[in-house]
Amino acid sequence: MDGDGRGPSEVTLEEVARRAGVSPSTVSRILNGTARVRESKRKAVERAIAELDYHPNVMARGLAGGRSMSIGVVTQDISSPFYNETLKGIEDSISVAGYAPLFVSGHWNRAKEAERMALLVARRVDGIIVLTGILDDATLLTYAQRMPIVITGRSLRAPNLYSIQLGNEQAAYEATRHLIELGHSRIAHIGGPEDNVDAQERLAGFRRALAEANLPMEDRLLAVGDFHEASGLLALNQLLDTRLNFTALFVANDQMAYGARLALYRKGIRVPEDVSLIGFDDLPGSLYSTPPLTTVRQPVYDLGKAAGGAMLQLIQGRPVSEVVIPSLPLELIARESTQRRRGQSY
Amino acid sequence: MDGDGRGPSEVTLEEVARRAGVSPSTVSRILNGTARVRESKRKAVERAIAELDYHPNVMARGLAGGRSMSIGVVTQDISSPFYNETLKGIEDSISVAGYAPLFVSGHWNRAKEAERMALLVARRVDGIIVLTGILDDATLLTYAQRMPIVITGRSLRAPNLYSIQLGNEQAAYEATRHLIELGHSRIAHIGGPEDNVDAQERLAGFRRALAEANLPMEDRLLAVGDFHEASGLLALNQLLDTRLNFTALFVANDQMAYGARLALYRKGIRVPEDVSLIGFDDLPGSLYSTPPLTTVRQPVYDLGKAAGGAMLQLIQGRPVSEVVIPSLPLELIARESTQRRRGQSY
DNA sequence: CTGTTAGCGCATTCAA
DNA sequence: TTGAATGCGCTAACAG
Repeated sequence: MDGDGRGPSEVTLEEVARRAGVSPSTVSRILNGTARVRESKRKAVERAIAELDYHPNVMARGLAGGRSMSIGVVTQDISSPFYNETLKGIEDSISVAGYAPLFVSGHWNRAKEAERMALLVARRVDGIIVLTGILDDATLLTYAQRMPIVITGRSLRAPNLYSIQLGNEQAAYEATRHLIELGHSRIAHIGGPEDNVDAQERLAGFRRALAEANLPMEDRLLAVGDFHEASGLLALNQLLDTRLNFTALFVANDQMAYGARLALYRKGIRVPEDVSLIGFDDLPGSLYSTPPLTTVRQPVYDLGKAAGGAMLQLIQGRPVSEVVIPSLPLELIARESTQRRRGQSY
Repeated sequence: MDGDGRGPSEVTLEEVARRAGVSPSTVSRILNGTARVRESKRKAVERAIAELDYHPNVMARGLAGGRSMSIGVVTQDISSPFYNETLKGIEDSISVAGYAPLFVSGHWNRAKEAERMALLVARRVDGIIVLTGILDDATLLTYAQRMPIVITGRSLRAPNLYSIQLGNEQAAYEATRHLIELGHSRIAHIGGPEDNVDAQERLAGFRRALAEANLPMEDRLLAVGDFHEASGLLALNQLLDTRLNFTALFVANDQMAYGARLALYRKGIRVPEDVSLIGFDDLPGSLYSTPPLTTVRQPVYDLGKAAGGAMLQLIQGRPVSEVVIPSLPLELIARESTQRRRGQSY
């Protein structure tokens, strides 16, 4: 009743050995470059591999060698446009070394995130990359005792762990400066969740720029969202309700900026003529929003590459200090949603 | 020099057995529900598992049982916003059965796609879900001889294969009808790659609606893109160059519609006052574009769920005919980028 | 119902 | 250099 012929059973290393007239261990050595082998045998084995179309069984290899050749990647939301390029960067960097990524998402839920981490451990991944997780530092440190960990958006230090920081605060500062230099003095901000590190840093950068320019920081011009579009729309309406006439708006991420932009459109407020709008992330869609959104570019692909590269180093047992990550600069991308303030200068 | 203490070595099934005072096989049986076990022993084992915080080694299990408990998912572009929800749907549906997805992307390249499929085979995935792949039918059929295959956007029939179709043609027809009913008679179309099945079907639906309404089909009003934003922008400029004054535009996917919308904005052509714009997919961002984009909603999440569910059935050896997939209707979402045609009625 | 015995396919000793 | 032997952790017959 069940499965009929599951097709030709897989070719095994042993068959390759037999065909090449050598022992299984020799084949294994050639496969892994574990030892020098006579050229003639290597050739014979390589031919046998090609003829049989042999592919090593990753699970058997993992069982025997204690490594699964896969590395776990924890995101909050696998379907967030923000993480996509990063995932691609990770995939690109680790796949050249024969590793495959195992993506799981925590859905912004601490318990779920812990559960997904456990799943990765059960699968014996050789390391875990955590993209701005919400697990506490202590838990992460515990994990780092068992396997290499690479984490973004946090600055932890431990033997088996590497953290990659992005200059959120500085970039937010520059974004705000951009607005100030355009002559805006009443600037509103839509921030991310208050317990989110990225959001906190961006808010801090915003505050610093304002303070430095001696501009008042009005709490009522501060709204909070959850990094999704809908919350940006809501937040903007809230801001409008204050009837404090701001002429510029700095939003903590592009998705919320889209929501805010729609709210503005609905009210007939023009961008950038009436209010200048600046986001954060530079999602692929931001170049194509109307008008194209001024924003801060996060080097998301490079971030993924860097994380994958660091993981590979860690797996090889290199100490953290040797792990060299090229600096990942955030960059202000001035497009058409911001412009010089018009009208009376205050 | 290399790895220092990799932490406490993993607890094994054998340790659990010892602790619970039973044999390993009994533990295995309890874990897999393979046979009835005396209640007292079950309890003892469950306690031991909890106390030891035991997690089965997936690789060992896979090696022994011949199943890896993971299923491969092939997409063209893991970073495409279109696939995201689908991936989530797949993850949700298969994870409840203990399976984990292995995502790989073919990057719209036949050779690469074949290579990724090979990687999945090497990892001994228990089945492969192909989201609108570009591999030819014959190759897929060959794969289906070795393992269950679920594929979208194609209608193949084979014992170990299930294909899920979405009504692209019909939906495109309805989208075009929508435009016609609004009084538009000169409608342009930006299609996807000519060798892409989805693109072909959408074009066919477009043509059918036009023919049915006795509207002329002008080839110069047909442009082609690659499903990405930039190509939409280019295509629209091409269309404009014809100086054929169309009043409505049907684009084969939302991403290209974004590009077209920007091109329109650049030329000062208003949406929807001057031209009505309709896309296809209903990406998350389409609700927040300005104006919100009229489009065809693809049930992407449900598609993923259905694909995952079908895969589970196939793995259990159920014949295809028993695989019941709820129908997945495409749906026209009328928003604000389309409106009744103004001016002289032609 | 439950314990014992064999492998699953490969990496890795240990000898030769 | 290379082959033979052993075991990774677990499932699946096979006997009780």
